[in-house]
Amino acid sequence: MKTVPAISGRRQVKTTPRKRPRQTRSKETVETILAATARILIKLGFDGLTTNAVAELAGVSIGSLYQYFPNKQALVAALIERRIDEKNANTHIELARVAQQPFPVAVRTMIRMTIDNYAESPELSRVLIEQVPRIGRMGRIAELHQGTLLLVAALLEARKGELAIRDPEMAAFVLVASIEAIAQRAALFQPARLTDPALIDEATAMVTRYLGVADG
Amino acid sequence: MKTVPAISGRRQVKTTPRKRPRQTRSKETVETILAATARILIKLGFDGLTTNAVAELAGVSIGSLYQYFPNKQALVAALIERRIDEKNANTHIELARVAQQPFPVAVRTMIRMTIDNYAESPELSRVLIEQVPRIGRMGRIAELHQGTLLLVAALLEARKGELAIRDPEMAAFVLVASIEAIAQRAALFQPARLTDPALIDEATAMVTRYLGVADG
Amino acid sequence: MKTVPAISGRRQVKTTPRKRPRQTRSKETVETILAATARILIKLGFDGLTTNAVAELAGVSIGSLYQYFPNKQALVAALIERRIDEKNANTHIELARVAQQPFPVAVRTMIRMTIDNYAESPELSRVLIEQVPRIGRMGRIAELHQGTLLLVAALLEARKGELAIRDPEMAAFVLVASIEAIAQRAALFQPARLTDPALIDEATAMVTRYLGVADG
Amino acid sequence: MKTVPAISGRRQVKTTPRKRPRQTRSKETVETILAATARILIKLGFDGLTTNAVAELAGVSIGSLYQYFPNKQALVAALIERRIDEKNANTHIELARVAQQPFPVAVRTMIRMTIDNYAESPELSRVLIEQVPRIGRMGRIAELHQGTLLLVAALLEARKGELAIRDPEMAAFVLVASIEAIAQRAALFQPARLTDPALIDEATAMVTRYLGVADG
DNA sequence: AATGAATGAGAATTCATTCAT
DNA sequence: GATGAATGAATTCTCATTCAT
Repeated sequence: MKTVPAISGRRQVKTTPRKRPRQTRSKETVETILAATARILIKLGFDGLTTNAVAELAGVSIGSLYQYFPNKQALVAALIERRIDEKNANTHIELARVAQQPFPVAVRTMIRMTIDNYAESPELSRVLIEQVPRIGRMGRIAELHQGTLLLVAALLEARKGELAIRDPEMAAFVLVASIEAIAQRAALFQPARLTDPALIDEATAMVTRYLGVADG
Repeated sequence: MKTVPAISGRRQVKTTPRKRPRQTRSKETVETILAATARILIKLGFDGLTTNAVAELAGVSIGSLYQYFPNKQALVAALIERRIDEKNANTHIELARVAQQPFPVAVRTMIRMTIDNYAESPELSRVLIEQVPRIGRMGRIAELHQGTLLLVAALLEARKGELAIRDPEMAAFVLVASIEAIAQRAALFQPARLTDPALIDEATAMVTRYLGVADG
Repeated sequence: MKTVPAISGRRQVKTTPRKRPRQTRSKETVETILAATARILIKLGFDGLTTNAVAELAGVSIGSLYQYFPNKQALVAALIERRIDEKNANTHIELARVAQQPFPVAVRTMIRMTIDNYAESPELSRVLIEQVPRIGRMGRIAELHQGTLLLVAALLEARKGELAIRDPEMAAFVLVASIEAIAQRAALFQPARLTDPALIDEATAMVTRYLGVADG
Repeated sequence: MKTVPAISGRRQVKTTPRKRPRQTRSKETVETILAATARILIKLGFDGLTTNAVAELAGVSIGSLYQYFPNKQALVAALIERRIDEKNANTHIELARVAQQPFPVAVRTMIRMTIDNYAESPELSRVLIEQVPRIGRMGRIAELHQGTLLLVAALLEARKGELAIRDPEMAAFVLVASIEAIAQRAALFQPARLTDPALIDEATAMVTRYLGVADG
């Protein structure tokens, strides 16, 4: 078997937006560009995403696109950032809202929210998830994950007395991973399940039994 | 706000290997090429993966590479196929092996196996997973998923009497998704957890309590 | 060996300023723009010189820049014209001043002046010299050269009796080229020499011996 | 007067050739590409020099061009390097050859050689000289200059007894600069002079009188 | 079978310049 | 007059793939 010499590291690209659009006109331009990016990403994937195609679909000159986005990856990065921020905000708000509710209700609410996050635009979700590593946004995802983890762990810790678990942090990891995955896999493989209430029931059952707070 | 017109569909590419290598030398060449592909994929991602780079790293002429692989995607496809087949085989073997064991033991075994699948070469796992949709192998993954699902559902169905669940198929979905995700997220975000027995304990606890077969 | 077919000629561009700035404010704007042009030219060369960069560095909108300069080359042309006019004026004035002086003194004075021309801002000198052909100002330089040549030739002709030369015009060519080059090469390769009086001594020695008017 | 903030440094570009052409075919390709580069450079200048134009004129695909030259500047750099090496070699050989000859003869020979260097292809000479700073080859020119300087200084030092000069190094500087400039300016402004023996006579007169070794 | 020179479609990106506000 | 958003022609350069040797 022939051997294989060493190779150098992975290039990453600056993806910070070029200038904040000030006037209404430019804000519209940016929105249109991102909308076109999303549409092409869904239909053709990252390989089919060309800046020229985006500009054309957006009805904007290629120059205008580059006025606001320094390169192709910045387009996708912007979409990802938005999505991350949205999910993050949703999670924080919802967690705060259910903090005092009875566990079965709280769990069901969080699961429903997670599923809804994917149900809204599963296509875009999927595509953006795929692009995350390539755009160098794994770090942001990890942060998001870690943030959620801490919140959930704190919540479990606070009401540990009611629960059957020993290590809230480990439990939080297991729970967050499971719930996210159930929503994600449904979106990926069986979109029909996303609207089936039985899925929520079943996931809730798993979590509540695990925590020792099941209804029945 | 400007509107956005329609666009056409996604191209896919034939990725079946060109010829089966019969001689030892050819097999070696193919192996070297795939090894180089894996290394570049890990270090540089799909964007850094160029057929010329693969050929050079493999110490093979570009012409030879094309003798065995009709195009770039075929390289990645080959790696993915291998990985899928491996995982598939592992899962089937292990499931058969634990079919008669007490549930707590069976569950723990399957979880350990899943985690081990990722622990072995998490880098390559991750990269290949990322490439799946692009290479048009989502179908294969879905098949794999579906196959596992059926097996697990059948197993749950067969021993339904011992279990606290109603719908074995839905339960299988929830379980498979959760266990896979726990392993995958650990590999992605907290590799240290992959070797922490407590993770297996906790995941096992969740599953057994859910199924109503917990030890304690 | 493959052969090589014919190609068409070089484009040139109008570089006459758009309007004479009359008000003080406009004059200031023009000055600021030219100062920015010079700075960028020095730091980044002509390739780094973009009209947008000039405008930004000058703190002026790109639109305003185009109010005063019809295109990019006009910016550089303006700097070159200024520099040429300055050098031209200096040379004429100084030549008139030394016309009646003893040759050794006159020669030394002209050499010093030439060197001083470069010592003042060698960086800008160099960059502008480089740009001359591109901006289509070789003609102006040739004129300048020719003008100086004629003046010097006339001066040599007028006092031919004191001199060891036959052909004043040819001598003028040789002298002007040499003196300019000594200053220019010092600026380019050995800036320290620009302030070394020994350089002036040596150059003066060469010229006066050549002319047969050396002191010693 | 508005003030002007700081800006960052000058980018330079790697210009080392990509791969040595091994086969005869590729050597021919490289030669054809460089010939085309020279022709376009002469006719259109660096701004008119596009890689596509070069490839087309050379009758070679753009891809082939990039196989051997990593970028546009590398094309020019290659031409410059060749020219520098040529001049350098000529100078060394000729200086060695005249080292023992009587000064008037030696001086005349060196001046003729210098002029011939430019007379051969004055157009290309001029264009390449212009491109030197942009291509980042000033360093190489300075080296060349310095090398010649040392050789000439050594020669003057060795035969100092015959000469009217005190500081051989300073004299060398003055001489090298003057002779180069006479040839260069003739090429630039008065190409007709390049073939006029009187120019060589006059330059020789200047140098020999300066050194105190004039014939008459 | 192997080689590697050659190909060229196609993509990203820049920047001089215009013009609506 | 000034502003700066928008334009788009023009260029550089890559890389999958072919094919003569």
